[in-house]
Order: sequence, then C-alpha cells, then structure tokens
Amino acid sequence: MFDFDKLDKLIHEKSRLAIMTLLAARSEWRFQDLKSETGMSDGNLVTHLRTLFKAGYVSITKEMEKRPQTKYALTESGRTAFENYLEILEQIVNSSKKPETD
Amino acid sequence: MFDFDKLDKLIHEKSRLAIMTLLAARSEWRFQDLKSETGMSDGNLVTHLRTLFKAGYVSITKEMEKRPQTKYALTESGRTAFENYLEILEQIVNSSKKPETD
DNA sequence: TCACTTTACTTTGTATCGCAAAGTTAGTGC
DNA sequence: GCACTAACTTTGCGATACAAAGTAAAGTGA
Repeated sequence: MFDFDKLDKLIHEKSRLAIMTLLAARSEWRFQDLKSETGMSDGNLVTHLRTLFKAGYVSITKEMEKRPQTKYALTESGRTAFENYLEILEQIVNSSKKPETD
Repeated sequence: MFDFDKLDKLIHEKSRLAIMTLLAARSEWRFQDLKSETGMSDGNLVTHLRTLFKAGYVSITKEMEKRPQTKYALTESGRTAFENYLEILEQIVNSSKKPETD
C-alpha cells in the first residue's frame, strides 16, 4: 500500500490542486487570470493562495503597472512538493489499473 | 484545464481514497483487515464506509462465522466512479509531466 | 452461569476548513 | 472629488474528519 499520509494535504484539495496545476503549467499568473480560470471568488482564491504561500509553495510579486497587479508563481519548493504529490498519484493510478492478483 | 469539479469529492479524500484503493485491489475485505491496513479508528473507518455505502460505491455483507463479521466490497457503480476518478488523476499527472509551452 | 472479550457500530464533542458575501484599502482616470 | 478596479480582510455558516467513549450482541473460558 501507499503511504496515503504522504499525500500533501495542502495540495490534495480540489481548489488548491487546480491552482497548483495552473501554476505548474505556466511560469507566472496574475490574480485576475487565476480567478477567471478557476471561477473562484476573490476571498476564496486569495485564501488558498495565502495558504500555499505560507507553505512556501508559491511566491507573490506585487507590481504597479497601471492598476495594482499581483503575480503568483511556484517556488522551487512548491514545484518539488507538487512533483512528489504527482508521483503518489501516479502510483495510485498505475497500481489500480493493473490490480494485483490476490 | 480539467474540470476539477468532476473530482468525486467522496473519493477525493485521503482516507476514503485509501479505502477505495484497497477495495479495488481485492474482491472482499473484512472490517478488521481494513482497520489494520488503514490504521483508522473503528468509528472513523465505519463512518467512511457508510459514506461510501450511501453513495452506492460499497456493498456490505454481514456474516456470522464464529464472531460477527462484516465484509466490504466495491459495487459496480463504485468501481466505475473510482475509474472515472483515476482517469482525471491520470490526466493531471500526464499534463503536469509534459507542461504545455505558453 | 457469569465475567470477559471481540466485532461492529453509535454518540458526542472538538477542531478544522471551504466558501460566499460583504466590507476595506489603495491606486487610476476623468 | 468620484467612479472604478484590484486585491485583499472579515465574518459567519455549514460541513466534515477524527478521536474517544459508550453500546449491543455474540462467543469463550472458568
């Protein structure tokens, strides 16, 4: 069996999994783009981003071009955590596709 | 992007994911074996199993050989739900391994 | 027979968390 | 100054995971 406890709880949550997947696919995201892509409310999104930020998984860059703009990106540690998470997912997927004979 | 909303909330939860993975790998499980394998408390385990049962994902069979024994198994619908769930996981894993250039 | 154990379940209480809605702050353009 | 927007913060609700303790029913051992 896998160590399901190793499934990073911070990532293993639909909303944050969506965010992490987005962040992993592109180097940088503006708040508004994340918002429209995920369809989350401001408060909800910002809370999840802060959670990921506190964990060190996401970096926050504030800029002031025309309007205030905040950009979010994966940190190294975030990418590592995400990759580890994906590895466990992969194991689950693979093993369940080829069930062991008992 | 994937439809993360399609990630079956009943399955996408560490404890129940563990249970579903076990149930998918073997045709039948006794309560005690699930308990020792997952390390969960009675109350917690039975609650998760009942949740899955209510969703129609798990069947419960009560027997009386020596001690009372309850056996749990995946239903057809449970297996389907699990496979659908795995499919989304797989998409996430695959896409994140080969990130699209933006 | 009676105490004890085991299985499987219920109840209770706590702590956490997702989420929406509404309010807040600060900058921009007119 | 006023409307508008970005990006928060606050508040409150509802759901839920989980542990711990209690319960019921059946078997076992003395």
